[in-house]
Amino acid sequence: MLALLDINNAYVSMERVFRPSLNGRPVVVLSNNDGCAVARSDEARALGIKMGQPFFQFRHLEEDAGLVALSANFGLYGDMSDRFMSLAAGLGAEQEVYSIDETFISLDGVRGDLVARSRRVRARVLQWLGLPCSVGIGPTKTLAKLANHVAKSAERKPGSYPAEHAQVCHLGRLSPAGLDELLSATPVGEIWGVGPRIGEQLRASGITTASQLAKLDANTVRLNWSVVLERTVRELQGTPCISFEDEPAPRQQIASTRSFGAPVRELEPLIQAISEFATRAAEKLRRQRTHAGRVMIFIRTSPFRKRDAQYSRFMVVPLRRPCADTADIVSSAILGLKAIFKPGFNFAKAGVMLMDLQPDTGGQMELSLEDDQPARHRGRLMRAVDDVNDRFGKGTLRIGSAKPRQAPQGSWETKLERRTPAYTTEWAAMLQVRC
DNA sequence: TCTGGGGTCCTAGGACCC
DNA sequence: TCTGGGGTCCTAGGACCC
Repeated sequence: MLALLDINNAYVSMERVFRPSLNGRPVVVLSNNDGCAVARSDEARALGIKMGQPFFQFRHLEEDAGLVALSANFGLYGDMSDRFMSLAAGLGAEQEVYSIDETFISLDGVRGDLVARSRRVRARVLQWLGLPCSVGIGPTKTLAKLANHVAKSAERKPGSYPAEHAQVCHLGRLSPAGLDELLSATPVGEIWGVGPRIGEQLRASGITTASQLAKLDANTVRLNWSVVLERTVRELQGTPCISFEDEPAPRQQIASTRSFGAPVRELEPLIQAISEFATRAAEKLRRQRTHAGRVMIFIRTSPFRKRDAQYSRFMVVPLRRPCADTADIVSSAILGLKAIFKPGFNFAKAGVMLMDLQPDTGGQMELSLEDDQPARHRGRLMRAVDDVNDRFGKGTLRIGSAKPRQAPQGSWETKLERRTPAYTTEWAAMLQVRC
């Protein structure tokens, strides 16, 4: 058996911990640039705000309905997530951290009443962290996900499922008929792995519920759709096809991309932006002890500005040898940028991706024909830079082509006009309690 | 006026090899 | 005149996830 624990309305709930006055009010958390909704409270959902909806379309609700819209504060969310994960780990022996607000727990070997145990963990998360979460239990990941959906809906949408499943739902202890009853009440689009496209195709074939999908023949599904959907069907039938990952698989690529706060037309600010993105990506690369073989950079205009001339190009630049060196990666990225830049466009977004990742140990030995700084010296330099930046703040030491620290805010930089304080990761932002 | 960021996996088709 | 079969690797595009 597997459990899936998931924080309800994660980002909004995390903000509410530090601002209880937000309880009961419609609240959304916005993506970078205050672009669109990435988390909604139940009250915001009730106002009709959709996941991913652009902010400008519902901005009027601030005035009309008391909506509170906040800029994303990922420093806060990451820290709260760490605390949640360590409490959730108490539910079973093994943990897979699936995303910032979700974790699978293997219940193999756990004795006793799983539902009662889950309720205790849930209560602890609520009392210690102030975060509401839901627990779904099932024999496969897809069924645990579905159970989690049932647990959430039963609590928040009375009538959608029997109330006994609220907060914690254990599919493993239902009779086949009882399980099918829940699957029949679940729209096919709610199933993990069924997105908008496949959902549309399934509905067009008359398959509208999880129960109907689970009753299809898996081999037929592979022929008519794909092996991906076949796995989903088998998982719904109780056969595990998606394995439990005890430790995270090494990343295959690392990206740092941003939409700009305002359109950018010149090369110089693009160089600044790309330098910054490449620096961030190289830092991530070193943190996970890998080297990259190639650097990809892209720039593009906004597809939403229909009247603008459109331009979108990318270029892959091989590194002379795999490395995690900020200077090498930045200069390769700028080389690529200069090759694809064309004046006369309103650029809206750019990014750097690092590819062909490999462990930073056991690299190929190189016969150095030119008098290049040996790689190990560059490695020590990068460690020193990381140490300084960890201790004195991000960007204390930076590459020359990036924006000087004291320079005025560049137009390309992200807009975060509604950012909340970093309550748990900055001394100055810590809340004070008067007794 | 204003529309996020960071990932994964699968498939089809082409180039190339013996 | 008649020109195979089996395999790998790479890339682009599509679908999905949170």
